[in-house]
Amino acid sequence: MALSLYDTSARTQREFVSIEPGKTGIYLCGATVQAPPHVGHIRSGVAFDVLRRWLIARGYDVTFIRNVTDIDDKIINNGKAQAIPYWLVAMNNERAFTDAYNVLGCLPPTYEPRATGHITEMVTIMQRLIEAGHAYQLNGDVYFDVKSFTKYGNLSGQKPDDMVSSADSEAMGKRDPRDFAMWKSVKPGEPSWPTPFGDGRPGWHIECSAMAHKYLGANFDIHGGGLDLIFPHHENEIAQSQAAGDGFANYWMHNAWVTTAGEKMSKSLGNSLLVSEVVKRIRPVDLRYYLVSVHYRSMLEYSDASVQEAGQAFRRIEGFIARAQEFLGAQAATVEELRPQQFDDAMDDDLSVAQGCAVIHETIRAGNAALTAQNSSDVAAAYGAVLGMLDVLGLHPRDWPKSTGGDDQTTEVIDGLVHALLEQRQDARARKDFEAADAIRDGLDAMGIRIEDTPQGARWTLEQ
RNA sequence: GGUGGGUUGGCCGAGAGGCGAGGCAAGGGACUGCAAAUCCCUCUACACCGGUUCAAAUCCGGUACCCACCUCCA
Repeated sequence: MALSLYDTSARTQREFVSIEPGKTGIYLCGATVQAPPHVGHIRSGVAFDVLRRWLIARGYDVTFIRNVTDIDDKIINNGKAQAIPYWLVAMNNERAFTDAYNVLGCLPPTYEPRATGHITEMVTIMQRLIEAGHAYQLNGDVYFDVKSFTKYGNLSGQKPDDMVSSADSEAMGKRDPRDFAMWKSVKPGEPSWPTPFGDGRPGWHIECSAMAHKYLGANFDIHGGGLDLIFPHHENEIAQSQAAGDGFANYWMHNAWVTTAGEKMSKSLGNSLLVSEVVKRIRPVDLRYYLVSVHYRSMLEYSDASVQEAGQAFRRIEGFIARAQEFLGAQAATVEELRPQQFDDAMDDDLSVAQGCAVIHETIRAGNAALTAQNSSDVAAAYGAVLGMLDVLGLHPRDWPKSTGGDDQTTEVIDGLVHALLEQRQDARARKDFEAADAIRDGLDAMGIRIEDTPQGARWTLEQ
């Protein structure tokens, strides 16, 4: 089965064929760094991280560009409100985004360009557009002439004439209310850059056209982002880039958003859903498993309870891995990570991760049974398969240090103490003093240390 | 007004004409001194009304409710 991906512009799934065999370029609209990220923002990062990992698994050399838009109205206004420069607002939030991507195990992008570093490239595009008659200057602003681009509205399926005009569309002198500003003339107290059109700053949209061109070329494979970017952001990017003569993106992919209480998660919801906060009450790996296990185009109704339930399922996976490692011993390190065909087929089908997870769980059931039967070749096969699949989802245990709550040294000390107690308990059990044995177990349990008896002796784990 | 999406069992979530994904929870069983873990079994579904078909959760028509985009948004 060949990889096929849902292409928003085609409104259907299409077989993925890269421009250059064995290589592919992805441009992901990253953050407009006006506030720290909440769970919804990071879903996008995680979804496209899985896409990237899958392309890598399929043998592609992936160039992954994720931009940072570090200049816009809100960033400037937030700076004014906090009495700090706009660039500090941008920097602080960019760091918060980086932390969030890292804590959730997203691979760092190949390159992460910032809008303000690409004014020159923006000017070039705008000049090309003006020369081609697709843009015009007006009072120091530069507008894109929507009517001059007949394909305007194709991506979002909007007919320009049916669109509700924005409130300020009666604005002075624009040729059409839908014409959008690529360049905004300088206002007092606001940052600006000198250009042939006068001092000013970029509008929204133009930075992505400029940066995608610079790092991926005039024509590249995949452009991604959240559903809500389809219009106007991506529609406008297409208009700018294609009117300027670029082929631009061959595939458009959009992730659905995260909702809370049935509504889209927005920046006004307060702090409790900031990634930095959520991660204090939920293991990051559980959050990643939760975000990853739902198809990227399905809406995700967020609640802590749902994540915890997902975490329960993930713990089953972790439990198997731990037991398999214990059982296999040194052999574990040499097991080949071979993914089941069913899993690959699911991923090839527009990244059907939910089905992939079903394969993981089925493999684990077989692995657990093999463990009970002490069948080491079957255990090894299941273990390798599970690791291979987890790797594609960015959930490989090697990337997630065990959260035992301490460093190795502390863990060693705890291990020693727990084992001393377990020996006492074993003595009590041997003389059938179950009351004493259970008292030890209950005592450990109260401290968050879970005891499981196995044929090889008792095993302890920290409650998570 | 225009456009797009959704409604699946106690819950989370796949699927997209015919063998009931998977997980969580629940109940029963095996194992265990007991527990835990594990395995086996069981239960509960496709918003509503019509239609097409030998066969519909899946296709067609309609209804209801929900959400989003068209203004900043992952």
